[in-house]
Amino acid sequence: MGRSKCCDKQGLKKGPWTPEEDRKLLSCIEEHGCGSWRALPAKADLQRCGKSCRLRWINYLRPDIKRGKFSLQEERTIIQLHALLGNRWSAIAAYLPSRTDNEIKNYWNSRLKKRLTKMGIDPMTHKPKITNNINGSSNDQSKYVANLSHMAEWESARLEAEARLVRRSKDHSKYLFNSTRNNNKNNNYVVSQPYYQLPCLDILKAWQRASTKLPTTNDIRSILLDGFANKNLESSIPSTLNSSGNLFVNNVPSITKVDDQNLPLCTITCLENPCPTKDVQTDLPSFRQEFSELFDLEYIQNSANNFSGIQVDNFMGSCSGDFEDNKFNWNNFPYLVTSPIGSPVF
DNA sequence: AAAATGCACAACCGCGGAGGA
DNA sequence: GTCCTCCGCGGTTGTGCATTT
Repeated sequence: MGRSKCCDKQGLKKGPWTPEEDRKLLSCIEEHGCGSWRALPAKADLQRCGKSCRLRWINYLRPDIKRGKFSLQEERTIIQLHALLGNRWSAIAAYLPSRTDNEIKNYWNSRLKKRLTKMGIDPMTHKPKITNNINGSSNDQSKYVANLSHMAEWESARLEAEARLVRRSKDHSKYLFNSTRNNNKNNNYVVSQPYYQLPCLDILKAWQRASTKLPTTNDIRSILLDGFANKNLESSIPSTLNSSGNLFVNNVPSITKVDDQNLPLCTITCLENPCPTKDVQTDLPSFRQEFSELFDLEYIQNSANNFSGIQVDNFMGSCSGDFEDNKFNWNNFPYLVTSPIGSPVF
C-alpha cells in the first residue's frame, strides 16, 4: 500500500550547505540526473533529505541560473506579472527563465514591494492608495483624489488589456522572454528584444520617478551636449531644455517639449538608473541606438501602440524625427511617444 | 568603537495536488 | 476509493554583512 516511507529525518543535516556537500550533489546529479530526489541523498552520500537537495539544486547550483542584480527589464517584468498573477512566483519565474522563483520572491519582498508601498501604490492590488496625509488645500486634495481615481480606472482597463494580451501571447510563449542571449560589449548578459513585449505600466513610470539616485539635470545635459558636441545641438534644443523646472517633472529626469504657448506637448523620461553618461556616439545610427537605449523610447512607443485602442487620449501622439542640417529636430524625432505633463495618468 | 538596525539571500517548514500501491 | 509518499509551491525564518545611530 502506498509508497515506501519518506526519508528518515533523524540525523539529517540542516542549515547552510558546505562546498563539499555542493560538490557531492553536483557530481551525483551529473552522473545520475535528478529523477528521484528521495533517492538522491544516498547516491550522493549526503546526510540531507531529498527536499533539501532539490532546493539547493534549483535555487543555487543549477548551471543556468543568472545571478546578480536584476535589470530594469526584469523589474518591469516582475511587476507586470505580479499585477497579473499575484504571488505565483513559479509562474512569474517561468517568464524569467534564468531566475528562480525563490530569488524573485525575495526580490519582491525585500525591494519591489517596499518601493511600491513607498510610492503610495498597494503592492497587492497595484492600485494607488488614497491616504489622508496630503498637504494642501481641500481643492488640491479633491484634485488629487480625482486623479488617483482616474489612475485606478485607467489601471484597471490596462490590466484587462494586458490579461488579454498575455492570453493571446500564450501560443507564442516559447518565444516570450526566452530569446537567445547575446553578450554585449561589457560581457554582461542581455536579453534580446522579445517576440512579444508586455506593455508598459504607468505604475512603472511612477516607479521610475520614485527611484533614488536618479541622474541629475547636468547628467542629461552632458549626455546630450557631449553627444552632439559637433552637431550644433544646443541651438536647436527647445528653450525648455535647460535647468528649469521643465527638465524635471516631479523630480523625474525628463526632457519636455512645449508648444509656442509653453504648454507641455510631450516628455521623454530616462528609464535607466543610473543614466549612462559616456560613449554617446555622434553619428546618427549610433545616436539612435544609444538614445533609444538611454530613454527606452522604443519601449514607450510599443506601449503606446499596445494601448492605443484603450485610452488613446492619454497619449499626445508621436513625434518623428531626424537630423536636419546637422541639427537635431524635435519635430522629427522618431520614437517620442509619451504622456504630457499633468496628464491624469501621470 | 560598539550597538542597533536594515538588507539580501539562503534555507526551512507546512500545505496541497498528483499519482502510485 | 483510500492511504501514503513525492514533489512543488509559497510563506516564513535564520544568518551574515553593511549601514546607521
